[in-house]
Amino acid sequence: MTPSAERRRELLDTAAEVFAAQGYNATTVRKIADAAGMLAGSLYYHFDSKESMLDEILSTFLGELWAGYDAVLAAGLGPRETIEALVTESFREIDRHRAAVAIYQKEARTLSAQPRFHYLSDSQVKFEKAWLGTLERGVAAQVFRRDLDIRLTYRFVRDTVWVAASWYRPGGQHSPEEIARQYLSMVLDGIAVRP
Amino acid sequence: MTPSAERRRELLDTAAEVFAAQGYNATTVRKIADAAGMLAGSLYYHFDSKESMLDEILSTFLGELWAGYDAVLAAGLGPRETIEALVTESFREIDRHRAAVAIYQKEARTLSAQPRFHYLSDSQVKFEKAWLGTLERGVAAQVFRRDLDIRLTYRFVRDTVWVAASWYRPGGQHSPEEIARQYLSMVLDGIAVRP
DNA sequence: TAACCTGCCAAACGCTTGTTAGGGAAGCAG
DNA sequence: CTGCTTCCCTAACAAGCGTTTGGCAGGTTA
Repeated sequence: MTPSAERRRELLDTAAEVFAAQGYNATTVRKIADAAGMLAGSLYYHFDSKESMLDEILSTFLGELWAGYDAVLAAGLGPRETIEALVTESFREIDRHRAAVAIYQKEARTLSAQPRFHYLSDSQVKFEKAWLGTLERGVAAQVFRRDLDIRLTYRFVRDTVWVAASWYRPGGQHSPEEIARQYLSMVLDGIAVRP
Repeated sequence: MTPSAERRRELLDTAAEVFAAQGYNATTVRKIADAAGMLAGSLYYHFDSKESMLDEILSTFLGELWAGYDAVLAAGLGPRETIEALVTESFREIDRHRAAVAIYQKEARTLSAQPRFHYLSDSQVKFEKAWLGTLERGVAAQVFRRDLDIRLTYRFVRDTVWVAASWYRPGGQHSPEEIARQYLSMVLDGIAVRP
């Protein structure tokens, strides 16, 4: 990686942290510059605008996310194993891109209205196709219960996985894999003791 | 209700909708005024500041939420029935205060740092005590599995319930009670078919 | 040494923000 | 009719916003 590309990534990382902590709109370029140890105007040597920083943060994250997801989906696993792999992969992404995930969670809905961020909508459609398709496959294969509303289940599963970014801290008590294991155990088998 | 109090509530409702749709910081008082059919300055006849609108929206919501929760907690139900009642009550609150819940979700973490909004932290502590306590009671009574990390379970349950505010639309396909039923079925019994 | 590129600073720009001050129309009270 | 209150408008304010411009130190190239 060239030194300038390295510096760029460094600045984007600090920007992502500030965006995640304060929200995109509440974050001023002066705050980002403070956190990076420079003045506001100096950021414009590296980036076109505040918005393009956000853009680069989100698109980089989504790129890596889909690399992982596509690998899982191409592996030809059964429905239950696919769900397990997707959840585990998701928590790994949260571990690696905590700030980006938190930003995505908070801002995606508003941003996707803008043409520049329309790829967020595309990603969400693809996302829904992957998860909902797997759940449907599981119901057809009698691996998942058929008496549950599948769209509702999808929403619950999706949301819980990703909101974890709001409380997860890398290097904490639980590894991403351990969190995935616990979460899968709850969603797949329930928290109630079986009679 | 006096006519002026009525008008006040009306304005707060439209403000809450705009806050929920665009985020608090991205919402200008001019946008709120537009939605209310008046000019920006005119809002200050009714309210001290933009912040005090937010304050009143959130504290009103939390007041009603805790009225419902306290009733449930005082009913002396068993652990499983308490969880069921709390979840159902939560979805009812989402039905009645969708905008306020969405705002709370997005802004609570940042706001609770301000002294003015410290009651958000208090509420969160009380909230955790109620849910975590009930889960612990259930584990002790062998109603809930003891092999799951209870704090992790609490976070998952809490998050999934409240993020529902981001996609729920009143008057939609599912009633709050139906959503609660489906959600409880998933969390308590799991989505996997039992062998 | 001379020319050049890189990475930042200093200072300002036009614009939007939340908020305020004064006024005026409508309705009700005396 | 007169005076008062309610509710909004007009017009402006200072502060803060994202962004631009010009320059300057230090290392690299020739």
